[in-house]
Amino acid sequence: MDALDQRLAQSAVTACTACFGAQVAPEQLQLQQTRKEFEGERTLVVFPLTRHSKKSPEETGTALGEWLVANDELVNAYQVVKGFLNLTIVPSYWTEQLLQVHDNESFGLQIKGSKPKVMVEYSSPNTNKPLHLGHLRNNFLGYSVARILEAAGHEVIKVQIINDRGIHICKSMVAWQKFGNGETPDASGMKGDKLVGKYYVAFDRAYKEQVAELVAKGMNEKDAKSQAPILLEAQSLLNQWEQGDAAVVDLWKTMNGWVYEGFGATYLEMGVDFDKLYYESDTYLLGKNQVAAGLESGVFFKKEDGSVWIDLSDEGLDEKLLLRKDGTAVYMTQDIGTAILRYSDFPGLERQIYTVGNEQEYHFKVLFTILKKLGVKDAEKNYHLSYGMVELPEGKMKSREGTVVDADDLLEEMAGTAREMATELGKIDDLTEGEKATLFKQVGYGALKYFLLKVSPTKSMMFDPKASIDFIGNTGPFIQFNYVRAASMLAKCADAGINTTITHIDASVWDTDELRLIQQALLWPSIIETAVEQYDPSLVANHIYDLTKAFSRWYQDHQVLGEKNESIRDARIALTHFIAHQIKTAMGLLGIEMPKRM
RNA sequence: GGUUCCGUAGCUCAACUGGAUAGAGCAACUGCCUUCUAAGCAGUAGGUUGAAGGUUCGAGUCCUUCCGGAAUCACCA
Repeated sequence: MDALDQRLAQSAVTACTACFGAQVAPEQLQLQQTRKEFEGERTLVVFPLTRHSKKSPEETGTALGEWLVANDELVNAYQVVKGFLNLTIVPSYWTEQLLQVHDNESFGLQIKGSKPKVMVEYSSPNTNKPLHLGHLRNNFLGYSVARILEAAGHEVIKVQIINDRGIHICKSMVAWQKFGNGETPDASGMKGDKLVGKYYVAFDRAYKEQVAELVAKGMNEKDAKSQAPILLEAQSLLNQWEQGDAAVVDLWKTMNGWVYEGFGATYLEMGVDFDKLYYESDTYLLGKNQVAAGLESGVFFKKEDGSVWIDLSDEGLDEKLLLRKDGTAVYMTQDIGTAILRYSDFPGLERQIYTVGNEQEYHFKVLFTILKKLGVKDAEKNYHLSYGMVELPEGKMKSREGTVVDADDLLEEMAGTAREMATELGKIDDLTEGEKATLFKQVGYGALKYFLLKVSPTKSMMFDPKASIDFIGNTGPFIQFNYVRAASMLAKCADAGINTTITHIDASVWDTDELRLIQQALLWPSIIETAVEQYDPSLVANHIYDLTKAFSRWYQDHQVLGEKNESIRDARIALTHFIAHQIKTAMGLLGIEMPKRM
């Protein structure tokens, strides 16, 4: 609810008292934008008020409308359609609003640090496989939510936890030892994460062969799977790693180093970054103290075999293991420890937001409940930013079936498509190769980011690799294109010697489309507010598309440079400024850059 | 089987959290570049919101029961 709505709600409350002698709380009033097929800008839904007025919806609306026009100078006219009271606001109101904010690039944004410190975790890959399409959705989503929280005034710490430890990385290590012949990223020219991924696949192949062999020799499948020699080797590597065997730790460091270098290159392309990295190898032993403390306070209990559990049946959840009978930690133990560590790493941290796929909803429900039971302050404010899978036409991505969409490949393809498209249109032939390369990435990656972010996070979404991502219609490039047009038009005005700093706007120049466009753009602060509340960048994406679409329509039949009437021209310059700023800001919150030309 | 989520135009997605005649894009068809960038604009066509009940002034949205799909219910991470 913006300032205007609040003002109108107040007036309506007074009107209810004046007309019907009824006390109505402002929250009970429903104000909304008037649908475009009706006259007016704001609509008061009068159905809920009929029990106060004891009159029909039409009579109620008419009475309130009469009163508002007579007593609120912002209300110009009214119209009652069924149970809806449509109010027309005086044009000077919109004009003043526009004049105030049109040149303010941070319109709708709050001062950084005016809201509590929060942490956003995203990405958090395993170090045995390269990043894929699912990671792209995760990273763009997490990064965008972080940007949006920042825009709303929060101090945001972006982190990821890197799963660098465990049997999975040992598998790659074994395979590299056996089949690698000392291959390195430098020597082979292969990206580090790809190289390690290659040996992970090699492991899997060798493992399957061995299992098949054992089965052929008469062993049952279950035993074969647990006794294949190469798996035993990997397990022995894990043991040696845990005991700190120098050679093993060394190899582990080397191979993880390759992966980090590869990931780093991909993050750079993606345009995401992190303020702090957590490594599972540092944190996997954490949490045991918390378990001990919880045992003491009676939050947890110990079974006869020595394993430690928590009973969450009073919360509608099950019993959950926290420590194995041999005293070793599980995933949950580690997450408890890491969560608590982060509170102490960042004093004043209000909450943590975990960008993790929806298959882990149960895990996070349990984690937050445990934190609450352990007495962590504001534990219930933590949030699992859960998102749906990116599905392919043939179903889920499966590395074994080779249907994984590799992040690097997809990014490259997007830039390539942008190149083809731009070359065909031939509008940027005079740019240098370097400028072109930047442009193709801005446009191509913009298309990809917008594609992944315009969908509500909670929903699973479809990606068809054969039908490449669009650059036309409801897409990132469409929005970029309109920004470029607007910016270019403003530049031409300046070149023509027109003063583009607007200090006065005549309220009588607008047509109804323009008034509507101004109102739509003025919604921006409330869009950010809702996007923050719901951790949902798609609201930003959809708003800015709708606004851009409306702008594009307006652009088509409103001249600026050629407009002889200076009052009209200046008003249009201010409007264009306002919308261009907003497009740039909103797209920035999605991690999408604006090109200068396209 | 228990729990959670989902089902909207041929396809991909919206719908201000219960409001008015359910909207965009893609694909198809028609027009519009001598005019600030046509990656654009205007138009045509496309819907029993999975089904059936219920709640109320009013339901894509809420409740119930079905049908169909996904995830989860590990001493994996």
